[in-house]
Amino acid sequence: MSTIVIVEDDNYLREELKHTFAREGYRAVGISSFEEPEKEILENKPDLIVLDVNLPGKSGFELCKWLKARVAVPILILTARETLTDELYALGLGADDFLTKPCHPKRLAARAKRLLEMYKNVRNLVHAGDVMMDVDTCRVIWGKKYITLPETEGKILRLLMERYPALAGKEEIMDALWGGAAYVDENILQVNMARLRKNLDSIGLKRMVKTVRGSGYCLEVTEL
Amino acid sequence: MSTIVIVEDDNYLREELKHTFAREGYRAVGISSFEEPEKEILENKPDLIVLDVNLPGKSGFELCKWLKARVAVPILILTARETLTDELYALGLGADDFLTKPCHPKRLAARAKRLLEMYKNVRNLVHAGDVMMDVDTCRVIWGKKYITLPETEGKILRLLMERYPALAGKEEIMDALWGGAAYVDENILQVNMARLRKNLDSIGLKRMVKTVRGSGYCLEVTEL
DNA sequence: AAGGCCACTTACAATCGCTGTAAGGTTTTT
DNA sequence: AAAAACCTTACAGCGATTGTAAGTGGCCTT
Repeated sequence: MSTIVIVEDDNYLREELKHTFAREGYRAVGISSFEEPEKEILENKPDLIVLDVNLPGKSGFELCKWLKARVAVPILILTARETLTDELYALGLGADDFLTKPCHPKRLAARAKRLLEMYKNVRNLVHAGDVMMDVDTCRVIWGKKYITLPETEGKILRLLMERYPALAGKEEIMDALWGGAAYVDENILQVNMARLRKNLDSIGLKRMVKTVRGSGYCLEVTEL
Repeated sequence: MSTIVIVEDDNYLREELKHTFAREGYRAVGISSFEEPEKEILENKPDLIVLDVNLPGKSGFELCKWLKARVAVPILILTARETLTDELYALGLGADDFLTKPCHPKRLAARAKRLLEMYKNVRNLVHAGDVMMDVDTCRVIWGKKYITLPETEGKILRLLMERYPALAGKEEIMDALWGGAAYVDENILQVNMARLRKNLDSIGLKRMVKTVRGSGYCLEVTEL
């Protein structure tokens, strides 16, 4: 069952939206806190986010931009102001659809359904800056170049990307990949790091994996 | 450069649309024959299709359905009739957006751009009925199950899917895979067919590849 | 400046999946 | 029943992947 997260400060409208989506068979979750909505949104593992523009704290536009930079989830913007500039702005930020209130529930539901269907076929991507990786296939894409990594290296890079721009500890990686350092050679990480670096080099991503002496590794992506 | 194919019978509007998109840096192609537009549309390798509803021959709706069943290209429906039923119907058929004429060029361009961006991250899929295959990775998806095929089998299945529901000739497959039967063992096809069948079996797709004695193979998908 | 720690590099071998070949069996057609 | 078409199984070569091993180089502390 798909989860739809609704970010709307008007209580009445929020409940109505929840009902609309619940009736269509979705798990509809409303966001209640608007101080730091990002966290609550992501915790609910949304398959679709319905976003109001006028919010108490951060605007819907800002939220949209922030979310799109991190997760590959469709975002539907819902607003009371029907202006072309707003729509162009929203679409430019990466919003997937832009509807104006009042919106017929059936239209809303149909648009939402369409987005969910589309995103089912979207690659499961993680990214750090402009570098993306398809989690399922370990294909790293950077501009027009790409390379498919072996599974082990893919797992490592995924971890690094998920932590980006922070670092991933050695322990953490060892745990995630080999269940701790108990039964494998201790330099296994270094070897695989070298392999990963070599592969990234081959598509021009030199110096992307940085060593943090004594603790672990992190990514450093030069923005285009 | 992305190609946008415009299917619109009104000459004046078609040229205008072509201009709009050309100005944005796309290759804009107009369709002129409406007897069998499918062929002309596909020949142009569209990255996006803009579809009018009222056409001389087949309706835009029919075209949309037909196209969506074959290729993974975004379709934007453009119509003069602004009715909710039409919109719901179009979205239900798999249309990705639905705009009404007259439509501001900037809005149209922004929506088109969004769709193109979205579909960049969409897996390159071919399908036969409910069975899909990611062309890049040879991953076959059926409902919740999937399997990744080896390259050779993937190529064969792709060919079969592209021909579906028609058949693919033995010669044709031999040519596509091994450049004819000259330098390979003659039963190579049979062996790989067996392997393919076995792999498809493993996710429940039994009896999907049918032998057509004397000519080739074809797919037979039991619709869900 | 020297020793020790940490990280890197290179080489190697085991394993596994993919692929084409070969040989023999089964089904269908005439 | 014989021939043609198709299927099945086994096998071996090849390449990619992965962990191990051993040696090298750089950085930090004393």
